Amino acid sequence: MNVSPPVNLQELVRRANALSGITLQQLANQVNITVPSSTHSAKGWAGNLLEIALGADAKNAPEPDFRKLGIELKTIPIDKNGKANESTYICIVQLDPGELKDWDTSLVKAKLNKVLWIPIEGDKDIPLSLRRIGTPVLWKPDVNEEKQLRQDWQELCDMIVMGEIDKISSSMGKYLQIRPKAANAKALTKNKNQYGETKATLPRGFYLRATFTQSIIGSLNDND
DNA sequence: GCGTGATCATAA
DNA sequence: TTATGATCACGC
Repeated sequence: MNVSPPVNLQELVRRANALSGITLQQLANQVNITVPSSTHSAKGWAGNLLEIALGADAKNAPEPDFRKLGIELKTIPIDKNGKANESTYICIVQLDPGELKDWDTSLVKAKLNKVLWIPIEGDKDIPLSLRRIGTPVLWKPDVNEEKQLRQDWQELCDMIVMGEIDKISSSMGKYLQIRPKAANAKALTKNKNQYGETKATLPRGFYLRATFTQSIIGSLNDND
């Protein structure tokens, strides 16, 4: 089955709302895909499934999933209280000072300009096939959120430009953090500093902290 | 190896 | 229990 990209925002939201409440098995049936027995060796499976079902067209390009609409799709695992289980990967950390100059042209801002969050039950005691898709949340950073994101981004990028990437810790940044993003800890990529010197380092990615994404999607149930 | 989709596993 | 650091799968 091949789902065409939604023609506009309304269409996308309508499609996403139509999935609210159904299980991953039901959605997989709709697009003729087999549900893996667990996420252990299929970590991005649910995210890919939603991309296919909603007609995302950016594939693995470093752009928002719905190119024409400028909207990024993110699934987010939540526990039984509606709380975010995990941090959220945003994009690769570029390691050339030329690409780290300006927040307004950054990959992070492009990806987070507008995000359609789709919560999915993520408790490990629920079989993958029975996990339900939640109510989508269309989000755009407000003035204060963007200010903090920009500040985190600037602080981290400044360090990279200064050639201090190896001093960056995941504990840095209020909303944004930088963590490894690679096949394994031995993977290497090139990092250029402000003087044009190049050295090999572990590839990393930008992530949103779970505490921040939690504030975006809100809590379905504060009891328990 | 790069960049997408993320979650796993264990130290603290 | 939680967050950091590590890892899995895929297309190209």
